[in-house]
Order: sequence, then C-alpha cells, then structure tokens
Amino acid sequence: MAATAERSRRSDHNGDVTDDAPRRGRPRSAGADEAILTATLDVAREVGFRGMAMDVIAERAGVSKATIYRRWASKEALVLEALRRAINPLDAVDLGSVRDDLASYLRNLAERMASGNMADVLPHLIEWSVHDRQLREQLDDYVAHRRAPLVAILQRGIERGEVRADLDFDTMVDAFVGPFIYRKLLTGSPLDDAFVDDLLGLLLPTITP
Amino acid sequence: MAATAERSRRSDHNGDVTDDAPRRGRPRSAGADEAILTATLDVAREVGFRGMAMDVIAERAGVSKATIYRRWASKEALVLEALRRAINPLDAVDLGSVRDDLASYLRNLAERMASGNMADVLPHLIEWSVHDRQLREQLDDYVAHRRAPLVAILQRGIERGEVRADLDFDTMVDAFVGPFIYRKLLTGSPLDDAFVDDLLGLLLPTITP
Amino acid sequence: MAATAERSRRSDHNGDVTDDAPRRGRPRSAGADEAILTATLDVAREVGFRGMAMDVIAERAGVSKATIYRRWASKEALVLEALRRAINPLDAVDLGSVRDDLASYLRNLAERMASGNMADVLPHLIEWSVHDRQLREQLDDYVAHRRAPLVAILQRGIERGEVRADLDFDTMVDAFVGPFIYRKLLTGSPLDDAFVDDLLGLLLPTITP
Amino acid sequence: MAATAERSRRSDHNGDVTDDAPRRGRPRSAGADEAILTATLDVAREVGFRGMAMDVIAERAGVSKATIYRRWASKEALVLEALRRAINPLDAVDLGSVRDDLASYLRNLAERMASGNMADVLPHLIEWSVHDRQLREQLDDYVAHRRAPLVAILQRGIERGEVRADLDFDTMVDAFVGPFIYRKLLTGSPLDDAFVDDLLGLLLPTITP
DNA sequence: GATTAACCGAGACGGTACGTCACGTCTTTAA
DNA sequence: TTAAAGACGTGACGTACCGTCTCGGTTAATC
Repeated sequence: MAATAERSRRSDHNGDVTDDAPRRGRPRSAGADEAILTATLDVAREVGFRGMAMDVIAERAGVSKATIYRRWASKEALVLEALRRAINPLDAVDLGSVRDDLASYLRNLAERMASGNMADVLPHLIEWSVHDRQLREQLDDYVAHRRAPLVAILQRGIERGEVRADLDFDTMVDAFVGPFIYRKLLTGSPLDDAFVDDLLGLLLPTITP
Repeated sequence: MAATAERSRRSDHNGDVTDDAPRRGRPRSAGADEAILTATLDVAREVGFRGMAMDVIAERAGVSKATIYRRWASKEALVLEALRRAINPLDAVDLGSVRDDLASYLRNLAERMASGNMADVLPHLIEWSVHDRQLREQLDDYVAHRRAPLVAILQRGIERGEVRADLDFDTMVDAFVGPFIYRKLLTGSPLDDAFVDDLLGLLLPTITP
Repeated sequence: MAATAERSRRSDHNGDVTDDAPRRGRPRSAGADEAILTATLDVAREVGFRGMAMDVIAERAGVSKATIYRRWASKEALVLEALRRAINPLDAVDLGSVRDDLASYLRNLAERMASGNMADVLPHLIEWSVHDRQLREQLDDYVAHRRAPLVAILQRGIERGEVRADLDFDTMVDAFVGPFIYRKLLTGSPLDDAFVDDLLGLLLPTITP
Repeated sequence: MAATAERSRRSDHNGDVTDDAPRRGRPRSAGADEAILTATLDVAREVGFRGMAMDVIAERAGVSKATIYRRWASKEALVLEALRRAINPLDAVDLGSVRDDLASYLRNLAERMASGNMADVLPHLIEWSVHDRQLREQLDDYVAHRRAPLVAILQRGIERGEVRADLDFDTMVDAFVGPFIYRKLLTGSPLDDAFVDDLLGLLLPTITP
C-alpha cells in the first residue's frame, strides 16, 4: 500500500527494468523526462544552478511544474539527475603499452574537462555535495567509476612489468588526475596535449621500474 | 578605475592605505564590518551558504539589514568577502633542503585542507566563480599567491642543485598541489601525513637530477 | 482599450457579466477578494490608511501577500477598491411630490454622511484623488452616479410643474448637496433632520415657480 | 530647566517676541525656516504629501535633516505649519448692498479655490485632520475665521433690511460656501464667474424678504 | 462503449527571503 | 551650540521563487 502510494507519488528513475503492473490511467508523457532534464541543464548553463528557477525550466521544457514535481521529489533531486546524465564515464582502451594507454586516457580526460557538460557542471556538483549527503555519495560513486579505467591501465602495466609494483594505486591515480582537477577548478591553466605530455614526462619515469 | 567610483559608492574593503578626504558625516560603525563578516561565516557554517538569510546575519551581527547593504552591494558581494577573509595564504620556511621544505609545505597544506575555513569554503568559492568574473579573478589571485611559496622552494632547489632545471614550474606545482585539491573536493580520501609521504615518495625522485 | 490588457493581467473587479474564455488553471480562491477588502477596511479603520501594512491585511484576511498583489496592482489599487465598496449609491423613491422626494433623499444622505463607511472614507478618497487620476475618474463616476437620483427628482418636479424649468440642474444639485459635503468635511456641524429641514426651507421656495 | 531643555530641543514657532538669553554657540541659520517651509510646499505640490520624503525636503532647502527635526517635532508638525502658511483668510469689503458684497466675496472665494495654495492643499488638510486632532482644531479655527466675513455681510444685510431676519445664519453660510467646496473637492466642475452668478441668482431671492 | 484512474497544462496558493526606501535618531567635523 | 553630512535601527514595501494545490481536459486500461 505504502509502496504503491510511494511509487505513484514519486519518480521511477531507479532503473526498474520490469514494472509489469499495467498501470491504469493515462501513462506518463513519453519525452517529458528527457525534455525536462535537457531544459534543466540548459538553464543551469545559462544562469547557473543558483538563479535557476523551476518555472523557467517548466516553461522551457514545455511542461507544467506539477509534471516535474510528479517525477522528482525536489529541485535538488532533479538537478542531481540532470548532473548524473551530464557526465558519463570514460573507458580506456588497451593500446599495448602503459605510455600509450595513459596518453590516450589523459588526452580523453583533458578534452572532456576543457569543455562540455562535465566542465560546466563539475563546480556545481562539488559545491552541492558539501551539504547534500546523497549527492556526495553519488559523486563518490562516479569518481570511483572514473578512476577504474586508470586503475586498470596501471594494473596491466604491472602485469606487463612496465610499472613498479610497490607503489600505492590511489596515490598514483591522484597524481595523474589531480593536476587536471586543479587546473580546471582553480588555476584556469589550459588543459591541452602539451600539458598531458608534460605531465606524462614528469610522472612516467617515476612509476617505471 | 571603475573601482574608484565603485569604492566611493560602496565599501572600502580594499586595503587602501591613505584615504585623506576628511570624510564628513557620521563615520561608519567601527566593528560592524567584522561583526557582519563573522556572522556571515557563522551562519553559513550552520545552514550552508544556501539557506543563509540576510535578516538572520543582520540580527546575529547586531546590525540592521540596511547597514549591510550600505557596505556591500549584494548578498554575493558579502559572502565573497567573508570567503576571502576565511582563507589566508600559506608561507614557506627555508629548512635547508627541498625534501624538508616540500614536506613542511605539503603538511601545512594538508592540515589546512583537512578542516577549517578554507576547507569549508573552497567548494563554494569555486562554484561561485563560475558565474562571477570578479570572484574568478580574486580566486586566481589567491591561487597564484598560494603557488608562490612552492615556486620559491623549487627555485631554491634548483639553485642548490637539488632539482632538475629542465622541468616546467607550472607542471611541477600542479603535480604537487593537484592531488590535494582532487582528494579534498572529489574523492574524499584522507589528507594526512601518510598521504604527504606517499606523494613525496612518488614525486621527489622525478624532480631530482 | 488599455483596460483590457490591464484586466487580463490583474483583477477582474469590473463586474464583467460574460467572460466566456474557459479560464484555465486553478481558479482564484473564492472568498479571498471579499476577505481582503474587508480586512483592508478593518485595518484602515483601526490604524488609519496611513500606518496600514500589507502584511497585516494579508494575515488578517488569511491570505498571502502574493495573493493580494496577484489581484491588485498596488496598495493604492487595493485601498481604492476597498473604498469604492465602502460607499454604494443612494437611490431615490417617488413619493409624489418634490418636497417629499427631496426630504427623503436628503435625510438618507445626511444619515449616511453622519457615520458609516462613506463618512470614514470620503476624506481619504478625496485626498488620494488629487494625485491619482484613475481614482479621480472613479470618484467622478461615483459622484455622477450619486447626483443622478437628485436630478431625477428635479426632473419629475419640472414635469409635474412643481419646479421652475429655467434653472440650471447642476447649480441646483450643487446647492442641495454642497452644504452636506461642506459640513461633513470642514465645519463639523451636525448632519441631522433639523439641518435637512432648514436647508429645504431655504431652498425649496427658490426652485418652485 | 525643563523649559530650557524644551525650548532648546524644539521649535520656537510661537511668536516669542523677546528671547533675551544670549544663546551661546552658533546661532540658528536665519532663513532656514523659510527655506524649509517653502521646500515642503514645493515638494508636496510635486509629489503629494504622500510620497514626500524628508531627505528630499532637506536637500531642496539646502539644509540637513537634523536641522529640520531640531525645529519641528515630526513630519506632521512640519507639514502642519507649511499648510497653515499656505492659507490666509479672506476679508470682505462693504460695497453698500448685499448683492454686491456677496458677489465680491464669492468671486474672491472662487478665484482662490480655482488654483493656488489653498486649492492644492485643502484635500490634504482634510484627510490629515481625520486622524490628527490638533490639525482638526486648527482647521476648525481656520474655517470659522473664513466664515466670519460672510456672516458680517449677512448681518449688514439684515440691518439694512435686505435680508430676512428669520433664517439661520449657519444654514445660509453653508448654502453659499458648500457648493464651492463640493465642486472643488468632488465634482470638479469649474469655479468661475458664471457659477457665482448662477448661485447668486438661485439663492439671493430666497434670503431677501 | 462507458467507466475510471492517472496523467496533463495552467496557474493560484501560503510561505519565505530578497533588496530598497523612508523614518527619526545619532555621531562625526566644521563654523 | 548649531550646522551639514551621512550612518544607524526599524519596519514596510513590492517581487521572486519555492513546493503544493486545484481546475478542466486528455488518454489509456478496465469493465
């Protein structure tokens, strides 16, 4: 009973694959979710997450405010999902050598950070996560997810004997990714291929035996 | 230049040494600035910068809202200055060797980042700077200022022959500081002495000849 | 013409009989207008139109301030309508003779002016109308409306041969109504039956052939 | 002691002929009273008594707000005096016949009411007097003072045998003055010589034997 | 085919905070 | 001591956005 009310009251955005109850009544408008999330990101980019008004999002999405609140419990929840959509994980290819793998991964990372959804959204994500435990956890998940390919690269490097086995994985990953975050968020220095090369030049000798 | 008009209209919070105009009329209440800024940070810590109400700050500071708006042009401007006050730069000592200097500097940095004003405030600063050019510039200034001691350490190291002269300063600094920022803002991993030691162990060999 | 846009933006307080547009969205709260106007007059009577605070009216009416401003464009507009409601026109009966008709009308007028809504409100109405063209016009309308029955009485008198046909209607009406206004607003002399009789005694002979 | 404090604290606008105490310190600025009162009326005429700001008056008078409040206890007190200055009584001449005297008096009254200080100020005076007993009394005084010449005219008329002796003075005066007030404040009809003639034509026969 | 239940848009609702403005007072320096 | 200048606490203003709540109308699955 409670579950039904719960479900009917609020969003289904939890990857339920099969909700076989046929759901009487008019089904939810098909493209609305997409339109709302898109509008959310658009508005956020224009006026910042601060200054972002639900009425504006609703109008932009061609949707009523009630429709939004039928699907997300709060402005935070909506923004959260919009952010999650905005950033999708990197995946790493196996090019045969640590150097090439790292170069590929870091170039990819640099490119994404330089502009695009993640670039626009990351600062807001971070700020929000300070006072929102739920977002903090999702952000942690995301970060872990993003670290995974890098860990895999290093793992393969160790197996191939290209990387020293006595180093802490976390510290290594931090050493590679940290400078990107730092430049992006604080120094504003360019995130280009030259930087990737410099960084690789600096760090690669360290991790090779 | 624009700043002059700005200053005469609103606050004098720019460390001007000599304003020799006789300043007619009742002078601004002495401790008010301090009280307001303190109240701002207090309230921000309690309820977040979001959820922070000007009326509450005013009451807390024992001051009227009008007095606040006489000194700062907006809520943003007030928070901005409160944030700037909350973080003051690190300075580096000369302990005789690059290793010791770096260790000292990074431990200091780790300590500050782990908790305290800067820790609380940095995420907000970053987020805000996305849509506020003025804050962005102030943040850049601050960052540059904070990088200075690290550059000095490396410079001394080169002069002593402890550090390779063929490396890019910026990249080196990024490699040292980036991981701290990354951990603080995204991974949430601890910023302790062990991490400092790991990082130094990883990076020091790279920069020594 | 401008009035149409005006009306669609703000209140419908103009007695439109047929607004056939289907009126989408949640309809305006039914009794709110009444509650707000009543509260307005109540508060005004207690603390004067000066000293009257919108928040107080809102609270008294059990309504939010936004609801008030959704229906009236300003404090002035609200008060204006409250005032208009406070005074409703006299109507005249036909008692068969000019003397009786006039006596009835003037006694009615005297009674209303002596106390009640109109008495409380007229001074404010007048003052406000000096700098508010819109109110000035509404006041003119109201005045014209109030003069109508008196004109009708005199008209009937002429038809019956009880009243001279060579006199200016306006001047006659002014001569009858003016003394009431004068006493009410400036001299503070009583508006009682004796005064009505005196005035009739003075003026009736003049207008009869 | 109390008297001294009283005097030094607040205004001297009570016709003190000789204040022989030498009054240490800087003397009060000479033309300030005049300048302030003039500015008050000017501003009032421009934006209404509502909307009239003390700061504006001060600036207009070339005077500080403190100076105003040193001389008048409140905004009301200042306006009150400004109003009193704005209206000065009519006086009637003796032209030999009631008809001529009345015509002269009423033409004078019409002229004053049509425009000028009294015309601008009367509505405000009336409104204010509703909630201000002191002003109400001053207004009554003024009204009585203005009625006096009219009473004198009628008195002379009775003595000459031009006016019936059995009529109530007050009612007669009301019948003559009331229509002016009514037109001025409510109908907005013109106050010209034609109106004076009409009114005289209507009322004179009534009061003659 | 009628019923019914959940949806939809529009938009009004009670709140809460905003930044502004005017009041009357207070506190400086200058005359 | 009074003046001009201008900052002060107070408190109302009118606006904006929140998240909720009707409305009249659609759109399926169920009866």
